[in-house]
Amino acid sequence: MSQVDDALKIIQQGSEEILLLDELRDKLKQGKPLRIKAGFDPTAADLHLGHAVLINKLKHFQDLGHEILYLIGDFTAMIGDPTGKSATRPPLTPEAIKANAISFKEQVFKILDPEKTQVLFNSAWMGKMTSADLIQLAARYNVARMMERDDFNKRYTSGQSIAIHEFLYPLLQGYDSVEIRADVELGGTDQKFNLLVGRELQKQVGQVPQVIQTMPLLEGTDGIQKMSKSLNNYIGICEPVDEMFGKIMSISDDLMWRYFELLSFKTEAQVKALKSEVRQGKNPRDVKFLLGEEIVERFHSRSDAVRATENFIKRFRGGELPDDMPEVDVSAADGSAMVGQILKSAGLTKSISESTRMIRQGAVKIDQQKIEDPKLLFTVGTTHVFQVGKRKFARITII
RNA sequence: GGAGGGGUUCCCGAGUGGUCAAAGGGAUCAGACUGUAAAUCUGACGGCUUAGCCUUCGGAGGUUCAAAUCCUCCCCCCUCCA
Repeated sequence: MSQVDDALKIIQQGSEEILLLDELRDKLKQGKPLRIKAGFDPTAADLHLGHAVLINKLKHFQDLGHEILYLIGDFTAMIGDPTGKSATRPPLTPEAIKANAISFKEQVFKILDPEKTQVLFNSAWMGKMTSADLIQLAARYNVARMMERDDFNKRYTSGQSIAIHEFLYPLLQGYDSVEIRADVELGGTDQKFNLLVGRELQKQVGQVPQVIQTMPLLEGTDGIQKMSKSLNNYIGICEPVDEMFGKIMSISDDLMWRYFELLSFKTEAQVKALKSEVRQGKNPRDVKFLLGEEIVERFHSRSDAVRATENFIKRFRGGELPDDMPEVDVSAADGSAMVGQILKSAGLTKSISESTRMIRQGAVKIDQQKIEDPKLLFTVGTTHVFQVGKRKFARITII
Protein backbone atom coordinates (compact mmCIF):
# COMPACT_ATOMS: atom_id res chain seq x y z
CA MET A 1 0.00 0.00 0.00
CA SER A 2 2.52 2.54 1.05
CA GLN A 3 4.73 1.26 -1.72
CA VAL A 4 2.10 2.32 -4.19
CA ASP A 5 1.86 5.71 -2.60
CA ASP A 6 5.60 6.16 -2.71
CA ALA A 7 5.61 5.29 -6.38
CA LEU A 8 2.77 7.68 -7.05
CA LYS A 9 4.66 10.44 -5.38
CA ILE A 10 7.63 9.98 -7.66
CA ILE A 11 5.42 9.71 -10.69
CA GLN A 12 3.53 12.87 -9.87
CA GLN A 13 6.66 14.90 -9.35
CA GLY A 14 6.82 17.72 -11.88
CA SER A 15 3.85 16.36 -13.76
CA GLU A 16 1.08 18.57 -15.03
CA GLU A 17 -1.88 16.25 -15.01
CA ILE A 18 -2.71 12.57 -14.60
CA LEU A 19 -6.01 11.23 -15.91
CA LEU A 20 -7.29 9.37 -14.07
CA LEU A 21 -5.22 9.20 -10.96
CA ASP A 22 -7.43 6.53 -9.41
CA GLU A 23 -7.01 4.31 -12.41
CA LEU A 24 -3.28 4.68 -12.14
CA ARG A 25 -3.41 3.75 -8.50
CA ASP A 26 -5.42 0.64 -9.35
CA LYS A 27 -2.98 -0.35 -12.04
CA LEU A 28 -0.05 0.09 -9.70
CA LYS A 29 -1.77 -1.95 -7.03
CA GLN A 30 -1.84 -4.98 -9.27
CA GLY A 31 1.90 -5.11 -8.78
CA LYS A 32 2.71 -5.95 -12.39
CA PRO A 33 5.10 -3.88 -14.47
CA LEU A 34 3.04 -1.39 -16.44
CA ARG A 35 3.51 -0.70 -20.12
CA ILE A 36 4.53 2.95 -20.35
CA LYS A 37 4.26 4.52 -23.78
CA ALA A 38 5.82 7.71 -25.08
CA GLY A 39 5.99 8.55 -28.75
CA PHE A 40 8.40 10.70 -30.67
CA ASP A 41 8.32 11.75 -34.29
CA PRO A 42 11.74 11.48 -35.86
CA THR A 43 11.31 14.64 -37.90
CA ALA A 44 14.63 16.02 -36.77
CA ALA A 45 17.86 14.28 -36.02
CA ASP A 46 18.32 15.49 -32.49
CA LEU A 47 16.55 15.37 -29.20
CA HIS A 48 16.67 18.47 -27.06
CA LEU A 49 16.09 19.36 -23.45
CA GLY A 50 12.36 19.68 -24.11
CA HIS A 51 12.29 15.99 -24.92
CA ALA A 52 14.43 15.35 -21.89
CA VAL A 53 11.62 16.46 -19.58
CA LEU A 54 9.53 13.60 -20.84
CA ILE A 55 12.36 11.13 -20.93
CA ASN A 56 13.28 11.95 -17.36
CA LYS A 57 9.79 10.93 -16.37
CA LEU A 58 10.15 7.71 -18.32
CA LYS A 59 13.30 7.15 -16.35
CA HIS A 60 11.31 7.46 -13.13
CA PHE A 61 8.93 4.78 -14.35
CA GLN A 62 11.82 2.64 -15.43
CA ASP A 63 13.48 2.89 -12.05
CA LEU A 64 10.20 1.85 -10.49
CA GLY A 65 10.38 -1.33 -12.51
CA HIS A 66 7.95 -0.59 -15.31
CA GLU A 67 8.28 -1.42 -18.93
CA ILE A 68 9.20 1.49 -21.16
CA LEU A 69 7.84 1.49 -24.69
CA TYR A 70 9.76 4.11 -26.55
CA LEU A 71 7.75 4.56 -29.69
CA ILE A 72 9.28 6.12 -32.72
CA GLY A 73 6.65 7.50 -35.06
CA ASP A 74 8.46 6.71 -38.23
CA PHE A 75 5.24 6.12 -40.12
CA THR A 76 3.71 9.38 -38.99
CA ALA A 77 6.86 11.24 -39.90
CA MET A 78 6.75 9.83 -43.39
CA ILE A 79 3.38 11.39 -44.09
CA GLY A 80 4.59 14.87 -43.26
CA ASP A 81 3.97 17.65 -40.84
CA PRO A 82 0.41 17.90 -39.57
CA THR A 83 0.76 21.17 -37.76
CA GLY A 84 0.39 23.15 -40.90
CA LYS A 85 1.21 26.63 -39.83
CA SER A 86 4.77 26.72 -40.99
CA ALA A 87 5.44 26.26 -44.65
CA THR A 88 5.00 22.77 -45.95
CA ARG A 89 8.08 20.89 -45.10
CA PRO A 90 9.60 18.74 -47.77
CA PRO A 91 8.41 15.24 -46.92
CA LEU A 92 11.13 13.25 -45.24
CA THR A 93 12.61 10.41 -47.14
CA PRO A 94 12.48 6.97 -45.52
CA GLU A 95 16.27 7.10 -45.34
CA ALA A 96 16.25 10.35 -43.40
CA ILE A 97 13.63 9.01 -41.05
CA LYS A 98 15.63 5.90 -40.48
CA ALA A 99 18.74 7.93 -39.77
CA ASN A 100 16.87 10.18 -37.37
CA ALA A 101 15.31 7.22 -35.65
CA ILE A 102 18.68 5.66 -35.08
CA SER A 103 20.14 8.81 -33.61
CA PHE A 104 17.04 9.20 -31.41
CA LYS A 105 17.65 5.77 -30.08
CA GLU A 106 21.24 6.51 -29.24
CA GLN A 107 20.39 9.79 -27.64
CA VAL A 108 17.58 8.53 -25.50
CA PHE A 109 19.90 5.99 -23.97
CA LYS A 110 21.85 8.80 -22.42
CA ILE A 111 18.98 8.81 -19.96
CA LEU A 112 17.21 5.49 -20.19
CA ASP A 113 18.66 2.07 -19.57
CA PRO A 114 18.88 0.35 -22.96
CA GLU A 115 18.49 -3.05 -21.36
CA LYS A 116 15.11 -2.16 -20.00
CA THR A 117 13.72 -0.14 -22.87
CA GLN A 118 11.71 -1.43 -25.80
CA VAL A 119 12.12 0.66 -28.88
CA LEU A 120 9.17 0.33 -31.25
CA PHE A 121 8.45 1.74 -34.67
CA ASN A 122 4.87 2.37 -35.59
CA SER A 123 5.53 1.61 -39.23
CA ALA A 124 5.60 -2.01 -38.06
CA TRP A 125 1.80 -2.04 -37.86
CA MET A 126 0.80 1.15 -39.65
CA GLY A 127 2.61 0.03 -42.75
CA LYS A 128 0.37 -2.98 -42.97
CA MET A 129 -2.86 -1.06 -42.66
CA THR A 130 -5.05 -1.11 -45.74
CA SER A 131 -7.21 1.78 -46.84
CA ALA A 132 -10.20 -0.19 -45.61
CA ASP A 133 -8.58 -0.45 -42.18
CA LEU A 134 -7.94 3.23 -42.21
CA ILE A 135 -11.52 4.04 -43.09
CA GLN A 136 -12.74 1.85 -40.29
CA LEU A 137 -10.46 3.63 -37.92
CA ALA A 138 -11.65 7.00 -39.17
CA ALA A 139 -15.23 5.93 -38.62
CA ARG A 140 -14.63 5.60 -34.92
CA TYR A 141 -14.35 9.27 -34.29
CA ASN A 142 -16.31 12.26 -35.43
CA VAL A 143 -15.68 15.77 -36.57
CA ALA A 144 -17.34 17.45 -33.61
CA ARG A 145 -15.01 15.64 -31.25
CA MET A 146 -12.05 16.52 -33.39
CA MET A 147 -13.01 20.14 -33.37
CA GLU A 148 -12.80 20.11 -29.61
CA ARG A 149 -9.09 20.14 -30.01
CA ASP A 150 -7.93 23.59 -29.24
CA ASP A 151 -5.61 24.20 -32.14
CA PHE A 152 -8.07 22.84 -34.68
CA ASN A 153 -10.73 25.00 -33.20
CA LYS A 154 -8.60 28.11 -33.30
CA ARG A 155 -7.51 27.51 -36.81
CA TYR A 156 -11.02 26.83 -37.95
CA THR A 157 -12.54 29.89 -36.36
CA SER A 158 -9.74 32.11 -37.59
CA GLY A 159 -10.16 30.88 -41.13
CA GLN A 160 -6.96 28.93 -41.50
CA SER A 161 -6.79 25.72 -43.40
CA ILE A 162 -6.94 22.30 -41.82
CA ALA A 163 -5.98 19.41 -44.01
CA ILE A 164 -8.00 16.20 -43.71
CA HIS A 165 -4.98 14.12 -42.86
CA GLU A 166 -4.41 16.24 -39.80
CA PHE A 167 -7.53 14.67 -38.37
CA LEU A 168 -5.90 11.34 -38.94
CA TYR A 169 -3.00 12.10 -36.70
CA PRO A 170 -4.71 11.83 -33.35
CA LEU A 171 -6.38 8.67 -34.58
CA LEU A 172 -3.16 7.05 -35.64
CA GLN A 173 -1.46 8.04 -32.44
CA GLY A 174 -4.37 6.63 -30.49
CA TYR A 175 -4.27 3.49 -32.50
CA ASP A 176 -0.66 2.98 -31.49
CA SER A 177 -1.88 2.68 -27.92
CA VAL A 178 -4.33 -0.02 -28.94
CA GLU A 179 -1.67 -1.88 -30.82
CA ILE A 180 0.87 -1.88 -28.03
CA ARG A 181 -1.69 -2.16 -25.23
CA ALA A 182 -0.33 0.79 -23.31
CA ASP A 183 -1.20 1.14 -19.65
CA VAL A 184 0.07 4.67 -19.41
CA GLU A 185 0.94 7.19 -22.07
CA LEU A 186 3.13 10.17 -21.47
CA GLY A 187 3.15 13.37 -23.46
CA GLY A 188 3.51 17.12 -23.30
CA THR A 189 0.49 19.14 -22.24
CA ASP A 190 -0.14 19.95 -25.88
CA GLN A 191 -0.64 16.25 -26.49
CA LYS A 192 -3.56 15.90 -24.13
CA PHE A 193 -6.15 15.59 -26.83
CA ASN A 194 -4.21 12.96 -28.74
CA LEU A 195 -3.62 11.00 -25.59
CA LEU A 196 -7.32 11.03 -24.83
CA VAL A 197 -8.11 9.66 -28.27
CA GLY A 198 -5.97 6.70 -27.34
CA ARG A 199 -8.16 6.04 -24.31
CA GLU A 200 -11.26 6.24 -26.44
CA LEU A 201 -10.02 3.80 -29.04
CA GLN A 202 -8.80 1.36 -26.43
CA LYS A 203 -12.21 1.34 -24.78
CA GLN A 204 -13.85 0.62 -28.09
CA VAL A 205 -11.86 -2.56 -28.54
CA GLY A 206 -12.36 -3.63 -24.97
CA GLN A 207 -8.97 -2.75 -23.56
CA VAL A 208 -8.55 -1.09 -20.20
CA PRO A 209 -7.94 2.50 -21.25
CA GLN A 210 -4.51 3.94 -20.72
CA VAL A 211 -3.89 6.45 -18.03
CA ILE A 212 -2.58 9.63 -19.52
CA GLN A 213 0.03 11.78 -17.96
CA THR A 214 1.05 15.15 -19.30
CA MET A 215 4.28 16.94 -18.57
CA PRO A 216 4.70 20.69 -18.75
CA LEU A 217 6.29 22.04 -21.88
CA LEU A 218 9.74 23.40 -21.39
CA GLU A 219 10.20 26.93 -22.65
CA GLY A 220 13.06 27.40 -25.06
CA THR A 221 16.02 29.69 -24.57
CA ASP A 222 13.80 32.66 -25.43
CA GLY A 223 11.84 31.96 -22.29
CA ILE A 224 8.50 32.28 -23.99
CA GLN A 225 7.77 29.68 -26.59
CA LYS A 226 8.10 25.98 -26.13
CA MET A 227 11.46 24.58 -26.99
CA SER A 228 11.54 23.40 -30.55
CA LYS A 229 13.98 23.02 -33.31
CA SER A 230 11.95 25.03 -35.76
CA LEU A 231 11.89 28.03 -33.45
CA ASN A 232 15.60 27.68 -33.00
CA ASN A 233 15.34 28.13 -29.27
CA TYR A 234 16.50 24.70 -28.31
CA ILE A 235 19.40 23.15 -26.51
CA GLY A 236 20.20 19.80 -28.07
CA ILE A 237 21.25 16.99 -25.79
CA CYS A 238 24.11 16.15 -28.12
CA GLU A 239 25.49 19.63 -28.53
CA PRO A 240 29.16 20.20 -27.92
CA VAL A 241 30.02 20.81 -24.30
CA ASP A 242 30.81 24.50 -24.51
CA GLU A 243 27.84 25.21 -26.69
CA MET A 244 25.48 23.48 -24.34
CA PHE A 245 26.91 25.20 -21.32
CA GLY A 246 26.89 28.58 -23.04
CA LYS A 247 23.27 28.24 -24.07
CA ILE A 248 22.25 27.37 -20.55
CA MET A 249 24.13 30.38 -19.24
CA SER A 250 22.31 32.62 -21.68
CA ILE A 251 18.83 31.86 -20.39
CA SER A 252 17.20 34.40 -18.12
CA ASP A 253 17.29 34.08 -14.36
CA ASP A 254 13.57 33.48 -14.21
CA LEU A 255 13.77 30.72 -16.73
CA MET A 256 16.61 29.14 -14.82
CA TRP A 257 14.24 28.11 -12.04
CA ARG A 258 11.94 26.51 -14.52
CA TYR A 259 14.83 24.46 -15.86
CA PHE A 260 15.73 23.43 -12.34
CA GLU A 261 12.19 22.32 -11.80
CA LEU A 262 11.82 20.35 -15.00
CA LEU A 263 15.30 19.14 -15.83
CA SER A 264 17.35 18.93 -12.69
CA PHE A 265 17.39 15.86 -10.50
CA LYS A 266 17.89 18.08 -7.48
CA THR A 267 15.23 17.76 -4.83
CA GLU A 268 12.68 20.44 -4.20
CA ALA A 269 14.39 21.28 -0.95
CA GLN A 270 17.74 21.78 -2.64
CA VAL A 271 16.26 24.09 -5.22
CA LYS A 272 14.46 26.00 -2.52
CA ALA A 273 17.74 26.47 -0.70
CA LEU A 274 19.34 27.87 -3.85
CA LYS A 275 16.50 30.28 -4.29
CA SER A 276 16.88 31.64 -0.83
CA GLU A 277 20.62 32.05 -1.32
CA VAL A 278 19.92 34.16 -4.37
CA ARG A 279 17.40 36.19 -2.45
CA GLN A 280 20.10 36.85 0.09
CA GLY A 281 22.37 38.28 -2.53
CA LYS A 282 24.13 35.41 -4.18
CA ASN A 283 24.82 36.06 -7.85
CA PRO A 284 22.27 34.06 -9.84
CA ARG A 285 24.99 33.45 -12.36
CA ASP A 286 26.73 31.14 -9.94
CA VAL A 287 23.56 29.18 -9.41
CA LYS A 288 23.24 28.93 -13.15
CA PHE A 289 26.69 27.40 -13.21
CA LEU A 290 25.32 24.56 -11.11
CA LEU A 291 22.47 24.03 -13.53
CA GLY A 292 24.81 24.07 -16.49
CA GLU A 293 27.17 21.64 -14.85
CA GLU A 294 24.44 19.23 -13.93
CA ILE A 295 23.04 19.13 -17.41
CA VAL A 296 26.39 18.93 -19.18
CA GLU A 297 27.38 16.14 -16.82
CA ARG A 298 24.26 14.18 -17.61
CA PHE A 299 24.76 14.29 -21.34
CA HIS A 300 28.54 14.34 -21.45
CA SER A 301 30.62 13.76 -18.34
CA ARG A 302 31.66 15.20 -15.03
CA SER A 303 35.03 16.29 -16.38
CA ASP A 304 33.40 17.98 -19.36
CA ALA A 305 31.14 19.88 -17.02
CA VAL A 306 34.06 21.16 -14.99
CA ARG A 307 36.00 22.07 -18.09
CA ALA A 308 33.03 23.90 -19.57
CA THR A 309 32.73 26.03 -16.48
CA GLU A 310 36.42 26.85 -16.50
CA ASN A 311 36.38 27.71 -20.18
CA PHE A 312 33.38 29.89 -19.68
CA ILE A 313 34.98 31.83 -16.87
CA LYS A 314 38.22 32.24 -18.74
CA ARG A 315 36.58 33.36 -21.90
CA PHE A 316 33.98 35.74 -20.62
CA ARG A 317 35.36 36.96 -17.37
CA GLY A 318 38.96 36.94 -18.49
CA GLY A 319 38.28 37.91 -22.06
CA GLU A 320 40.45 35.11 -23.31
CA LEU A 321 39.94 33.24 -26.52
CA PRO A 322 38.35 29.83 -26.31
CA ASP A 323 40.66 26.85 -26.13
CA ASP A 324 39.17 24.95 -28.95
CA MET A 325 38.02 26.85 -31.94
CA PRO A 326 37.48 25.62 -35.45
CA GLU A 327 40.54 25.69 -37.68
CA VAL A 328 39.59 26.69 -41.17
CA ASP A 329 41.48 27.07 -44.41
CA VAL A 330 40.23 29.63 -46.85
CA SER A 331 41.61 29.68 -50.33
CA ALA A 332 42.46 32.94 -52.02
CA ALA A 333 42.30 33.03 -55.78
CA ASP A 334 44.91 35.67 -56.50
CA GLY A 335 47.30 35.77 -53.60
CA SER A 336 45.06 37.54 -51.14
CA ALA A 337 41.49 37.66 -49.90
CA MET A 338 39.25 40.32 -48.38
CA VAL A 339 37.92 40.01 -44.85
CA GLY A 340 34.33 39.90 -45.96
CA GLN A 341 34.93 36.96 -48.20
CA ILE A 342 37.05 35.20 -45.61
CA LEU A 343 34.38 35.49 -42.92
CA LYS A 344 31.79 34.15 -45.30
CA SER A 345 33.93 31.25 -46.48
CA ALA A 346 34.68 30.28 -42.90
CA GLY A 347 30.99 30.27 -42.09
CA LEU A 348 31.20 33.11 -39.59
CA THR A 349 28.76 35.14 -41.66
CA LYS A 350 26.15 34.20 -44.22
CA SER A 351 27.18 36.60 -46.94
CA ILE A 352 29.77 39.19 -47.78
CA SER A 353 27.15 41.85 -47.20
CA GLU A 354 26.63 40.53 -43.73
CA SER A 355 30.37 40.60 -43.15
CA THR A 356 30.44 44.23 -44.21
CA ARG A 357 27.57 45.06 -41.90
CA MET A 358 29.21 43.32 -38.97
CA ILE A 359 32.43 45.21 -39.56
CA ARG A 360 30.57 48.51 -39.73
CA GLN A 361 28.90 47.67 -36.46
CA GLY A 362 32.19 47.02 -34.80
CA ALA A 363 31.53 43.34 -34.30
CA VAL A 364 34.56 41.91 -36.04
CA LYS A 365 37.89 41.33 -34.36
CA ILE A 366 41.06 39.87 -35.78
CA ASP A 367 43.55 38.60 -33.25
CA GLN A 368 41.50 40.43 -30.63
CA GLN A 369 41.79 43.75 -32.48
CA LYS A 370 38.63 45.40 -33.67
CA ILE A 371 38.75 46.21 -37.37
CA GLU A 372 36.91 48.88 -39.28
CA ASP A 373 37.91 48.43 -42.88
CA PRO A 374 35.69 46.00 -44.79
CA LYS A 375 38.27 45.87 -47.55
CA LEU A 376 41.13 44.66 -45.45
CA LEU A 377 43.24 42.14 -47.38
CA PHE A 378 44.95 39.03 -46.10
CA THR A 379 47.69 37.37 -48.06
CA VAL A 380 48.20 33.69 -48.63
CA GLY A 381 50.05 31.88 -45.91
CA THR A 382 48.89 34.01 -42.99
CA THR A 383 46.90 32.71 -40.04
CA HIS A 384 44.73 34.80 -37.74
CA VAL A 385 41.97 34.39 -35.25
CA PHE A 386 38.80 35.89 -36.66
CA GLN A 387 35.89 36.72 -34.39
CA VAL A 388 32.38 37.89 -35.20
CA GLY A 389 30.32 39.03 -32.26
CA LYS A 390 30.88 37.36 -28.95
CA ARG A 391 30.40 33.79 -29.88
CA LYS A 392 31.77 33.06 -33.27
CA PHE A 393 35.44 32.32 -33.59
CA ALA A 394 37.70 30.61 -36.09
CA ARG A 395 41.40 30.32 -36.62
CA ILE A 396 41.70 30.91 -40.31
CA THR A 397 44.62 30.24 -42.61
CA ILE A 398 44.64 31.72 -46.06
CA ILE A 399 45.85 29.18 -48.59
C1' G B 1 -20.89 24.33 -59.77
C1' G B 2 -21.89 29.86 -58.34
C1' A B 3 -20.53 34.52 -55.66
C1' G B 4 -16.99 37.11 -52.92
C1' G B 5 -12.21 37.74 -50.25
C1' G B 6 -7.02 36.70 -50.24
C1' G B 7 -1.52 34.99 -51.48
C1' U B 8 4.01 40.90 -50.01
C1' U B 9 10.91 40.22 -47.86
C1' C B 10 12.00 34.62 -41.51
C1' C B 11 6.66 35.55 -39.29
C1' C B 12 2.49 39.01 -38.83
C1' G B 13 1.16 42.97 -41.78
C1' A B 14 0.95 48.06 -44.69
C1' G B 15 1.42 49.26 -49.63
C1' U B 16 -3.31 50.12 -55.79
C1' G B 17 1.58 52.93 -61.68
C1' G B 18 7.23 56.23 -60.47
C1' U B 19 9.89 59.32 -54.46
C1' C B 20 9.65 50.86 -53.05
C1' A B 21 14.74 46.57 -51.49
C1' A B 22 9.00 47.86 -50.09
C1' A B 23 5.76 51.38 -43.57
C1' G B 24 4.94 49.21 -38.77
C1' G B 25 5.43 45.18 -35.28
C1' G B 26 7.70 40.49 -33.94
C1' A B 27 11.86 37.28 -34.41
C1' U B 28 17.01 37.51 -35.33
C1' C B 29 21.98 39.65 -35.30
C1' A B 30 25.44 43.47 -33.63
C1' G B 31 26.91 47.61 -30.32
C1' A B 32 26.26 50.00 -25.31
C1' C B 33 25.07 48.55 -20.27
C1' U B 34 25.87 43.77 -17.46
C1' G B 35 26.71 38.46 -14.82
C1' U B 36 28.06 36.62 -22.81
C1' A B 37 21.43 36.78 -18.06
C1' A B 38 16.92 39.50 -18.36
C1' A B 39 15.13 44.43 -19.05
C1' U B 40 16.56 48.89 -21.52
C1' C B 41 18.82 52.03 -25.31
C1' U B 42 21.17 52.32 -30.34
C1' G B 43 21.85 50.21 -35.01
C1' A B 44 21.48 46.46 -38.76
C1' C B 45 18.23 43.15 -41.01
C1' G B 46 18.05 40.37 -50.16
C1' G B 47 22.78 40.01 -52.86
C1' C B 48 27.15 42.21 -54.98
C1' U B 49 33.13 44.25 -57.54
C1' U B 50 28.39 49.02 -52.33
C1' A B 51 28.39 57.30 -53.85
C1' G B 52 26.55 52.40 -57.91
C1' C B 53 24.64 47.82 -59.76
C1' C B 54 21.70 43.17 -59.72
C1' U B 55 17.56 39.86 -58.01
C1' U B 56 12.75 39.97 -55.04
C1' C B 57 6.18 41.13 -53.65
C1' G B 58 2.04 32.95 -55.49
C1' G B 59 3.54 31.29 -61.10
C1' A B 60 3.82 32.40 -66.44
C1' G B 61 2.98 35.99 -70.01
C1' G B 62 1.38 41.16 -71.48
C1' U B 63 0.48 46.76 -71.30
C1' U B 64 3.84 50.96 -70.04
C1' C B 65 9.44 55.21 -70.59
C1' A B 66 8.25 52.91 -65.63
C1' A B 67 4.48 47.47 -62.28
C1' A B 68 4.16 44.64 -55.69
C1' U B 69 0.55 47.97 -57.86
C1' C B 70 -3.00 47.59 -64.51
C1' C B 71 -4.52 43.23 -68.09
C1' U B 72 -4.67 37.69 -69.41
C1' C B 73 -4.11 32.72 -68.09
C1' C B 74 -2.66 29.28 -64.26
C1' C B 75 -1.74 27.46 -59.06
C1' C B 76 -3.00 27.72 -53.87
C1' C B 77 -5.92 29.39 -49.42
C1' C B 78 -10.47 31.34 -46.98
C1' U B 79 -15.90 32.55 -46.56
C1' C B 80 -20.93 32.12 -48.13
C1' C B 81 -24.48 29.65 -51.41
C1' A B 82 -25.56 24.84 -54.05
